[in-house]
Amino acid sequence: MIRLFIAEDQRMLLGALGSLLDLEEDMEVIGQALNGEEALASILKLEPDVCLMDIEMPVLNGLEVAEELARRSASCKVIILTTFARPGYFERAVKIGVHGYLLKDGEIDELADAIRKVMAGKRVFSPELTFDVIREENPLTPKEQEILRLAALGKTTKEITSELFLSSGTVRNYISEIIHKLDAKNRTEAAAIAEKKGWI
Amino acid sequence: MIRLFIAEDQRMLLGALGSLLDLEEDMEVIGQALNGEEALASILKLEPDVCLMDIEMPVLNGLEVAEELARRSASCKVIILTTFARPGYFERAVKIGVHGYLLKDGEIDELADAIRKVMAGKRVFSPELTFDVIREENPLTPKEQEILRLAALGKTTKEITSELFLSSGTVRNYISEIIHKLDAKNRTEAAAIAEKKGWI
DNA sequence: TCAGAAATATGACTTTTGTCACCTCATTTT
DNA sequence: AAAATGAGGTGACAAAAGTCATATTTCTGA
Repeated sequence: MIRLFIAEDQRMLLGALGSLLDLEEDMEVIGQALNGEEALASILKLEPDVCLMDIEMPVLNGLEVAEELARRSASCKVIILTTFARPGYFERAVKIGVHGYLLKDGEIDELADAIRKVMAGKRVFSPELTFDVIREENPLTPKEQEILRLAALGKTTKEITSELFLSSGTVRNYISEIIHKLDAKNRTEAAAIAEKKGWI
Repeated sequence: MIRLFIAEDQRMLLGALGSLLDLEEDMEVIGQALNGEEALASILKLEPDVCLMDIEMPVLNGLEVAEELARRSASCKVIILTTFARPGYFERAVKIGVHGYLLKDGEIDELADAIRKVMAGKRVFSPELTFDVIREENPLTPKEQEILRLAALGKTTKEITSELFLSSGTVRNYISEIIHKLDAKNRTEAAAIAEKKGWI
């Protein structure tokens, strides 16, 4: 019997996946969570065999949970299940060493198979991810990401200045560099590009 | 037997909902679609009793499909099923006269009940929507929305000018007005606000 | 048909952005 | 210890963005 845990913040999908996987002969859903914090706590306590993990969840995101599980060398195998084929996410997931990375755009039938494969020690990745532009690395440094995140919210140079304790010249230099790296025309376009790629 | 149609662009959720609802004694899923165009065509052909409709789908979005069904006075009752509690969406859905508006954040068990209620002639709305800030109207005119959509992509005033055949002064006036209406500091913040509210 | 909205445009002006060359001061590398 | 690296900073300049008062031109309802 494969003991499953599911962490997913969209209640309806969580419920649906739970019910369906529970119908499989060889699987049992032993726990569910709607956010990363709950998920982390429950997984450490319940020690499931496999955990399906969404990325974009409140409090702690799925990658952060996976990271923490790895740090504590938990035995639970993690399969990331997300809507987004964002380069940044996939890159990070691979670095963390997750056992699977599937897109919610895949067939539901493939999910049970993937879980069995992972239990058998294999790793499974959505074919969409294996080749493709998806493997682009995030060209922004952490500082640049932080600045662009603020700029994306419409904060002015001056506001960014006082949040990060930098001079306005420095902030403008950073933004100029970001614009170059992303091949954008201005901070707004840079933000749109980075958001689409999952880089901020 | 309630004959159901489901339109949802996230394949996994589509599959999961389909399987689960098909298990209900009194329901039968007679068709599914991954985008609005397919959905519209199939619904007109199959004439289901109730149709579950996601909003954000490729080609035609769910609200557009619902609008077209209403225009052709199709008998199919529409239940909008979406992630987003965006004021603009809900407002539009009510105007179109849909029979239900549920959030994907609701329990899956409520879904089958909602479908039965709609079949019985009732209308069902997620409780989250009934009160709340959700009812804020979109303060932007269609032209303003169009301009802000372009600005949100990082297009410059000059680029917007040549896409919409307006003078640069006019575009700047529009943006100035948008910034006022949304109580923002600049076009980027205006875009962030409008995106969050579902206004563009 | 006439008054009043909309939609579009101008121009003058201030502020904010973006660019670039160059500077300072620690921390590493070699 | 000298050189390289990297985070942070200056200042000057041009280009873009934002503000506002004031047109002009359609439309449109009474």
